[in-house]
Amino acid sequence: MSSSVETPEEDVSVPGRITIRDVAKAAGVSIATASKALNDRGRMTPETRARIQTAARDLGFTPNAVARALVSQRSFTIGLLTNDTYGRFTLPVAAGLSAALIDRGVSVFLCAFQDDPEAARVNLRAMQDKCVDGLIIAGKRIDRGLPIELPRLSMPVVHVYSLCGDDDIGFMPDDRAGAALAVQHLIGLGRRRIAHVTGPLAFAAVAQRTEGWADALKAHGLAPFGAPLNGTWSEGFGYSVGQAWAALPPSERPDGVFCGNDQIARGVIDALTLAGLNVPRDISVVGFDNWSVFAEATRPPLTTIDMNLQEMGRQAGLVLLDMVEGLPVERGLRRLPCRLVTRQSCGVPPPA
Amino acid sequence: MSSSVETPEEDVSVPGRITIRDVAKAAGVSIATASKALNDRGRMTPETRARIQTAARDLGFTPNAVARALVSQRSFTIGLLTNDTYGRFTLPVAAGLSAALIDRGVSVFLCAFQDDPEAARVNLRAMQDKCVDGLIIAGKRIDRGLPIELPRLSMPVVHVYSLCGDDDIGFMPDDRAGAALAVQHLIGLGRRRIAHVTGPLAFAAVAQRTEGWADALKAHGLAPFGAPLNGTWSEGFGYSVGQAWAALPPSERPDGVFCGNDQIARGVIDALTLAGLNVPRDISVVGFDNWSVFAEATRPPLTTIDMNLQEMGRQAGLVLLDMVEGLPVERGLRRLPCRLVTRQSCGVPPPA
DNA sequence: CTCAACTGAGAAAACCTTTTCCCAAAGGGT
DNA sequence: ACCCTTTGGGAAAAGGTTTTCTCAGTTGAG
Repeated sequence: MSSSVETPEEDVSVPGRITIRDVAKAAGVSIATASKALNDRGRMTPETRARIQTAARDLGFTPNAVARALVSQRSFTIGLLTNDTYGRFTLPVAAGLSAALIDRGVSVFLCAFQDDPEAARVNLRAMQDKCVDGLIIAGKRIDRGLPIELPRLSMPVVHVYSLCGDDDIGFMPDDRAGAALAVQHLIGLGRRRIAHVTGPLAFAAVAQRTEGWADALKAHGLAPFGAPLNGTWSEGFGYSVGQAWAALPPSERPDGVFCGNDQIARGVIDALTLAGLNVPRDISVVGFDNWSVFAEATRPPLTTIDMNLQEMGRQAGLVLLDMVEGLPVERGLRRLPCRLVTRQSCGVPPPA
Repeated sequence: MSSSVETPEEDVSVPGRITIRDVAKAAGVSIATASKALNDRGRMTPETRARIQTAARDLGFTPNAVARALVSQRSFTIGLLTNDTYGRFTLPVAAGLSAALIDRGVSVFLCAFQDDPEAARVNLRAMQDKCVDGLIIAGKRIDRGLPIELPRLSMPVVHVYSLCGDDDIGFMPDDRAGAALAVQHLIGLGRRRIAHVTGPLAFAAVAQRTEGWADALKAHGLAPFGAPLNGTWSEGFGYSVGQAWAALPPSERPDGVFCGNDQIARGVIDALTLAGLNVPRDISVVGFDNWSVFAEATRPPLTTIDMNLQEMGRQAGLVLLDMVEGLPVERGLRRLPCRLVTRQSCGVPPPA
């Protein structure tokens, strides 16, 4: 035993972190055996294993994730890269993701950046340097990618609510079916003159939701009430549409509206209400997003479509994990179903 | 040269990551020298240093952050632990934090959990295992801590928008001064009968904002217009207050209102507007939070107080970094000034 | 010319864990 | 009794970087 290195008998002085060395010494075994015992690997008598595990527990040993990452080439960390600084889409996704992965010992690195490509590059680089095992790319619209090139990115990637090529793996809400759900609800309540007020044509989501609106009407033999009205995704736009309707004679107004998002829906309702009309008596309104801070605060509270973003995050996390572990994963886009959340902006829900 | 280990002359086969070994070999120096050259440490001829740096650039070398963390005992990662899953407070803070730290090579681990202490424990443990250099504890109210014990936490901690003991280091907005700013603005516009509608008494922020309201009135020799009205932090509460006011004769109504948050302000404005009153002509309204999705969508757009949460995140990050680097840091709470954002809910701003 | 001081650069330990051998002892069959 | 197999456990390398020594060579002064 050389005196320079091997005199750790009495090193009570340094209260630093407890390592597997300490566990091994306490249990009277070698480091290798300790490692195997703690990871349920290798062969040894049950007694030895138990002794080591007890020692680890008594000492409060937790393996150093950094050292483990260095040797295993896995950091048990995944990155979530997004340009949705507002968090409207990303936060629910992140919540589902974290919840799904934390049990498996995987943490999530969230990087939100403004749409500056340079910031994107820096953050992506940081993640690569830190050896994240995989990447979730999350956006705020389904027809745009992030301003980064992932050319020869050596790690698996899953796209969520963001553009996704045919060879990629991605998750999106089934906007079309979700929209149809909303319109079916209106029809089920007896509405027949169903309009559609939504966002800019440039958004793919707009086209898909409009298709869903048309689908549901057609399935029930109804004609669209006018052409879809496209504007901005804002309360202001909904408000102006509501004002215009309020100025018309009742026979020229819709009796049901499917709005492309909750903000537009709220604008419509506010304008109608201010003009003396009653929602839902005169017109039923359905939104899209189920952004609770809007949907619940609207008077009356908004019936709307929920995209199940949290579930989307959960599934994306599980698929990414499979990829990290080398399991085969089918490429392509997965569309997750949406869900109708009934509040009071449409009237009484139909009897079950 | 033993043949088993040292035959990396022709290892073009494995396209794996470029390490400092490769750089050293390319530059014809030892690993140690390469490391020193790349970190601007040690002594060597400028030519050697330049040669190594050029080689590193040509090869596209980036140091492996995991290996570096293992040896330096610093991960260049800080954790942001929060129970604000909605992100109203945490996202701006995180944005400021990230922006401030990314230049210094430090990334941010965001962990948001519901108020379940078990989840908190698991996430905290994960951060410890991953050797984050420091922790930001962010909450959603200033008078509550997170449901975790940080007893002998071996890393530095900074609290942001969350309870902070005398020996801790924390950041909060100066609610009192911010509230006074709002009321001064109303007074400057000629308002004299200034009411206050705000959240539940149980929140410390409510008391502080109420004090600011009283401060500013007193400084101008004005009496409070009635007692502060306490309710929930919701549009619904503001709406009911607005309805009540609208039913009163003008002489018994306030001519200016300072609201405890933007949602209450919006509720007040909506109710007044629906009752046929005009904001700001009949009553000026100021909010608090500058939650843009509310403030901008209100009709008229809301003049409100911004807590500068992003700046708070920035400063918290810089202080935490100082602590990580062992610099002396003054303990205690720092209150950051708020800022008035003028929109159209108060009328014309006073001439400068 | 000698010695000290300095200079540039490399060898090796250290960070902590996992994993691949390898070895000694014990057990079993003939 | 001998050999082979199994068993339990350990030694050592590997992962990529930083850092501390150490050392050979060079320079300058006396």
